[in-house]
Amino acid sequence: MVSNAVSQEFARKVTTEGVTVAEWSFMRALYDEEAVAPSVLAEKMGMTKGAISKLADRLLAKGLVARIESEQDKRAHSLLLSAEGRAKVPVLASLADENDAEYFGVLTMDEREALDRTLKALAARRGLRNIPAD
Amino acid sequence: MVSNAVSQEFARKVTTEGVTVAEWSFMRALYDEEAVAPSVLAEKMGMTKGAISKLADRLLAKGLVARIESEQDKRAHSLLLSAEGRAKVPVLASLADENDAEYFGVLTMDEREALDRTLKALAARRGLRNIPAD
DNA sequence: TATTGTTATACTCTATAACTATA
DNA sequence: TATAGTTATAGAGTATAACAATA
Repeated sequence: MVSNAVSQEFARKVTTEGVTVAEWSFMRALYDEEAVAPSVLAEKMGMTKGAISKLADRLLAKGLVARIESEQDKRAHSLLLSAEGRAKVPVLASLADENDAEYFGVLTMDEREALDRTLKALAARRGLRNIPAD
Repeated sequence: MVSNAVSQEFARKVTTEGVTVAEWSFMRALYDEEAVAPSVLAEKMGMTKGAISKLADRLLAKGLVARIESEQDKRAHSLLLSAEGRAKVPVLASLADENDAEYFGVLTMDEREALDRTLKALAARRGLRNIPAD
């Protein structure tokens, strides 16, 4: 219930910025790097290359992502954030923070810290690493 | 990440029983009651009546849900679990328990209790009540 | 008119698998 | 052949809005 409520509300918030949650995840994954091959992104996000291809199409159409062709390998290319896309990431990140603050604000500081610690321990012990797309 | 991992794994598990997570939520919502009007179910599950209608169609086709027509109001009907559907709920519930045990089993008893307590407090303070469908 | 449900339409998310171009 | 991506197809999940039947 908690996770659903938090992410539904976040979805509503990012929509006002013209992107979906999956698109945000995609952009966030690109933010850490210069340019990334679709196949690498698929691995990083735990999605198929078909799904990445479709998401990339939409983000290219929105002008938030750009692509550069590989010169060594004519099949390959890399994806990167456009200037506009890169500028948008902190805005979306602050929506995420705001959303978290809003939801978890009803907890005491101790509760928040305990929750944070426990979830991080869980993720570490289970080796979770995929960026959630929804 | 945690929530995504848990629910993706659960989705995989229920699929082996021939239902989707949304269908499971629907069945779970019916389990507490005799027969429920689609409109009431929509309210309870936080979905539109159109979405309920579509889900109900699938569950009727699978024989897990049945409907009874209202005699007072010829527009209305109620939905209820079929015998097969009712028998399936505990099976699916045990998959959910198994899944939770599997995921949260890497936590100590203290960590699990703290997590449980905090999430329940959060849900209570935020007045969350919708059954998550995904 | 108002209400109960259904249906039409649309979009996102995602997978699988077939396909194209290149290596 | 093998690999990088794209595309075709499909189905789930869901919303909005138009609609039919009945109240």
